Amino acid sequence: MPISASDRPAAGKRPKAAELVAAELRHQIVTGRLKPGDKLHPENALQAEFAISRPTMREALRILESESLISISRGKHGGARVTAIDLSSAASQVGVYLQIEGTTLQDLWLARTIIEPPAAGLLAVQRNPAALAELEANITAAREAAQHDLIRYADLSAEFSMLITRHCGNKTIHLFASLIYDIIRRQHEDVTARTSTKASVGKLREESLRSRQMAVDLMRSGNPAAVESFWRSHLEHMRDLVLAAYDGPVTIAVLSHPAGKPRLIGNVKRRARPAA
Amino acid sequence: MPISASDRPAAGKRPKAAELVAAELRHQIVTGRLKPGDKLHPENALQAEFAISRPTMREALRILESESLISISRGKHGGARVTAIDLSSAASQVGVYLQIEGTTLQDLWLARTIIEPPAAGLLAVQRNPAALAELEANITAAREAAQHDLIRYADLSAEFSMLITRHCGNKTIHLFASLIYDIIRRQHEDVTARTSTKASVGKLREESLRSRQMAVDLMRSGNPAAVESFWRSHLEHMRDLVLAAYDGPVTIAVLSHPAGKPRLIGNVKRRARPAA
DNA sequence: ACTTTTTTATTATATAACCATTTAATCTGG
DNA sequence: CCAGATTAAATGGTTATATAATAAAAAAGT
Repeated sequence: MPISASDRPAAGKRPKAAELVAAELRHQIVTGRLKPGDKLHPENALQAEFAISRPTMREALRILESESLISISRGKHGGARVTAIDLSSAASQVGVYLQIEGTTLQDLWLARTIIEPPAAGLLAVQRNPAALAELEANITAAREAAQHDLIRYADLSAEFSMLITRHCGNKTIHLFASLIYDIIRRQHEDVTARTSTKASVGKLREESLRSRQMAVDLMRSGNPAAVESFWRSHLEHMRDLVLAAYDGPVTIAVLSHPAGKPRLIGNVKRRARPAA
Repeated sequence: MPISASDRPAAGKRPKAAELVAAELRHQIVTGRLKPGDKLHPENALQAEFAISRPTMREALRILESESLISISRGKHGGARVTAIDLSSAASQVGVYLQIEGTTLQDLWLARTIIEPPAAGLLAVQRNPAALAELEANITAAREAAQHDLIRYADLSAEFSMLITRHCGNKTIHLFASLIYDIIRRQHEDVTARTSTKASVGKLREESLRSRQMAVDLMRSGNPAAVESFWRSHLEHMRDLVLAAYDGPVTIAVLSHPAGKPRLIGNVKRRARPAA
């Protein structure tokens, strides 16, 4: 029972001023009253609006900034701006949770093989021409990139999976797939800096490209079950290849180095006061 | 392409002192150097350690608090403590993202019917006696609660699904299922305050209890495919019943009321400065 | 002896005033 | 007409000080 999510509201809880302000602004953002690109009032104006002091206001802004709902810039026309929606914050939170729980890379890949195939199946149900065209465009681009730009090839390969879940018609599934992929990607670029595992990867790329084309063909033919099971096999195959590069279970480590371990953050040189 | 998660590190970026401190402490927490229950040093000690000022230190603490990694209490032996792991923060971030994207309740339920059945299937693969016993204990408790405590019955019903994903052996899947359920629950208690939809819910409860028992029996018999498809039917049935209570698509609204809309947070009564 | 109340040290919360830094617009000189 | 210095507006950060809350310890009452 203790694992349960965000238990009851915890009833009597001292709401802190900064959190209240952050909640209010967050509400205005998520309900659309503040749209991406909008500039918030400058700090002193916000202070006045909420009748709080500057440090408190800055705590509130820092919270929203850490949620990547706003981004703050300095300078004459600086200030807090509502950022375009992105899931980096959600990915961080999920990553932290999974890391504390000791989740392994294997675990993530298994989840991926569970989630992605049904999404592929949904594409076969809809048979949205635009989506299928986009998938095929990705394949041809990847086929070309495989000849001369392997980084771009890798990016396009990742993009292919994201295209599947993005067009499957379910936002939640797409979000989850994105989260999984985001964490897997960070993990890989942390451990092996995108080094092609071995030789004979050329054959592997060809095989992978053929599988993608096959999947699109099956989608076009409108057989969800076939698409789903085919794509599951493909993912399981890829998973085994990737995981074979590691010895045993690998627990993920999303937050490897805060910033090169600078023990002291502030400059200890107290301001020298240059003595006018 | 613009949907992609947390793009490249954004290269040249001014790290703020508060964020650096928060990152450092967060790192110590997720890597286990600080365990749940541990007390952080008092504010002034932390200031000294990181060589920053009080407001900046407080900004950092506020960030970590908003991520529910620490909880701060006042009083003689108060201070910042590392909190037990919980996913409320991840749920909030995911909820905010989905709300901004205009996700509907239907979307969430569909995702649930995609994710949960494979988890049930995994239970049939493992046939872990302890897990199955826990599921049956939940059923008998729910059967009893159905007679005299409907709130407890509802909680146990929710718990049953969480037990499935918790014991399926995949932490990621369990997390996602928990997130979905957390948002669905918040949404329901926001719209209909857990009012039993109609009459004849007694029959519905019986039917639901039978389905759960049936699922456990299938798990015990060790037929993953059967469990998976049976549980999918059950969930789709439940989904249709629940969604029938709404007219059309319902976009979720996780952050309905920040705190009763108190426009001004601070007391405007500037301290009267009693004039020594 | 044990419970209840009061005190008190410790800690967080919040405000005010201040200086430093960054950035873009504007003014100036060639 | 353009390049560089100036300036204005904004955030980043510090110090100092005052207030509120709370848990533990001490004191009082039964």
